[in-house]
Amino acid sequence: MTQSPWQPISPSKPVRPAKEPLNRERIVDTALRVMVDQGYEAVSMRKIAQELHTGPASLYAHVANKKELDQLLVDRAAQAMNLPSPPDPERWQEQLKEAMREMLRAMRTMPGVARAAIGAVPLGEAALRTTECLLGILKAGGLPDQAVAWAVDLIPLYVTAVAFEENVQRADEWSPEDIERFLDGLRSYFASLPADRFPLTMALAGPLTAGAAGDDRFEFGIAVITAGLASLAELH
Amino acid sequence: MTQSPWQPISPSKPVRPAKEPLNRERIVDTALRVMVDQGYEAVSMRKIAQELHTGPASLYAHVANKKELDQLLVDRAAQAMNLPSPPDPERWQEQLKEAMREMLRAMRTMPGVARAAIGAVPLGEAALRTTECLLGILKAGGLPDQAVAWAVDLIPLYVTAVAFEENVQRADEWSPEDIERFLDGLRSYFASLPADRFPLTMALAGPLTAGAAGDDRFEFGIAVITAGLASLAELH
DNA sequence: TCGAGCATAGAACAGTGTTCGTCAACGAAC
DNA sequence: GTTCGTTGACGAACACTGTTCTATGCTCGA
Repeated sequence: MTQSPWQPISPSKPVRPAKEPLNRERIVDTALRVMVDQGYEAVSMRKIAQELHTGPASLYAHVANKKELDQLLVDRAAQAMNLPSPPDPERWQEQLKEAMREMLRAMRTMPGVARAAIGAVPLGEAALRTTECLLGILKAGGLPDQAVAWAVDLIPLYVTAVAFEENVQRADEWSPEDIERFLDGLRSYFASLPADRFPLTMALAGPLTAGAAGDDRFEFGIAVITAGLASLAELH
Repeated sequence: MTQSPWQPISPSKPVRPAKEPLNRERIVDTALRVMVDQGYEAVSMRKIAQELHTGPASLYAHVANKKELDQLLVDRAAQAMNLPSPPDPERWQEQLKEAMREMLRAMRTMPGVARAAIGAVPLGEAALRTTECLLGILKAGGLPDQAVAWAVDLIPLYVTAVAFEENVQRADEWSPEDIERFLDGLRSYFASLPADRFPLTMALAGPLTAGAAGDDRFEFGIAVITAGLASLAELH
C-alpha cells in the first residue's frame, strides 16, 4: 500500500496477510496433505490448524470432531476411484478385478486413508457411487440379490484391509530393503523352529515370504474372491 | 516378621499389602481385562498401571512399548484359537470354514483385539500354531504351495477385518436396537436418494441392510473365500 | 558389609482431542 | 450511523496419552 504523504504516520503494525477463511474443504485438503506427506499418525487437529495458521479450536466450527474428519478423508479416497462402467455380463469377472485394483490404486495415492476407512460404513456420496458400480458389476454376473449386497461389503473390506496392512508397514518406514531383511530374518526364524512343531511352516517358508513387495498377493486375493463369487453365480 | 519384645514399638505405619511383583503375564492379563471390560480405546499404560497399583513407567521394564503390548494381546487371542485338526482331504472345505469361525469366535471373546491385530504380522508362537493348522487344511485341499502360502495371509486378514468392524460398531455402543435404527435410517436415506443416481443401491436397500446383527454376512464371506480356493484347487 | 544390578515409580516432557469463554466481523433492522 | 444478534476465530484450559529421566529401594553375590 502506498502511504499518502498527507496522512499521519500510523503506529507500526505487522502486516498480516489477509487470511483465507476456513472451510471444510480447506481443512480436508490440509489433512490430506499432512497424511500423504507425514503419515496418518501425524494427522492431528493441532497439526492441521498449524498448517492453516490458526488454532485447533477453529476447526470445530467446520467439522464435528476428528472422527468426522476421518470420514471426510475416506470420501476423498472414494472420489478418486473410477470403477469400470457400464457393467458387462460378458466380462463381469474381469471388471470386478479391475474394480478392486482401482480401489487399491486410489487408496495408495492417499496412503493412510485405510486407517480412517477400516471399520467404517462408507456413506459419503462418492462412496455410494462406488457401491453403485460394484452392484452393477455383480448384478451383471448373475448373482442373487442377497449375494450381491453382501459382496459389496466383502470387497471393500478386503481391499481396505490390504491397504491398511501396507500402510502399517510403510509407517514403520520399511523400504524394500527393510522388507527383504525382515523376510530373511523370518526365513531364519522359521528355519530355527523345532521341525516337528511347525513342519508345514518350515516347508513353506519360501512361498510364505514370497511376493510381499509386489502385487502378487493382492492379485491372488482378488482371484480367490472373484472365483468364489463366480462359483456362487454358477449355482443359480 | 515377629516383633522382638525388646524393641520399642515403632511408630504406627500404614499396613501396605505385600505387592505381587510385576511381570509380563500380569501386565497382559490386566490389559486384556481392561480391554474386555472397557474397550480397546480404554487400554492405556496409565490405566493398566493404575489397575496394578503402580506407575506407568514400571511397565516399561517388562514391555518395550504400547505396540509390543498390543502384540502380546494378539498372541493371547491366538492362544484361545482351537483350529480343526488333523486336516482331512475329504472335508477340507468344511474344516476351512470351521477354522474361520473359530478364529472369529476367539476374537469375539476378546473384543477389541482385532484393533491390535490388524496390519500386524502375527509371529507369536500361538499364532504360528494357527498358521500351521491352516497350512495343513489348505494342503489337504490340494492347492499349490504358493496358493496355500498366500491363503494363510488372506484368511486371517478377512477374519480380523470382520472382527475389527464389529468392534468399531460395538465401541460406538450400538445395541441391536441402535443397529436396527441405523438401518432404518439408512433405508430412508437410500429411499431419499435421486432414483436415477443410485438405482441399484435403492433397489437393493433391503439386502444391503440385511443380516448385520447375525452371522449371515460372515458366513457369506467364508463361503466365497472357500469356494474361490476350491475352484483354484480344481484348476490344478 | 558393600557394590552392582534391577525393578519401581514419581516427575517431567511432548504431545493428543475437545470444550469454554472471549473477541471481532458482519449483516440486518431501525 | 447505530445497535444488536449471529457466526467464526482462537487462546486457554481440561483431561488425557506414550515414553523417558532420575532417584530410590531391594536383592544378591563377593
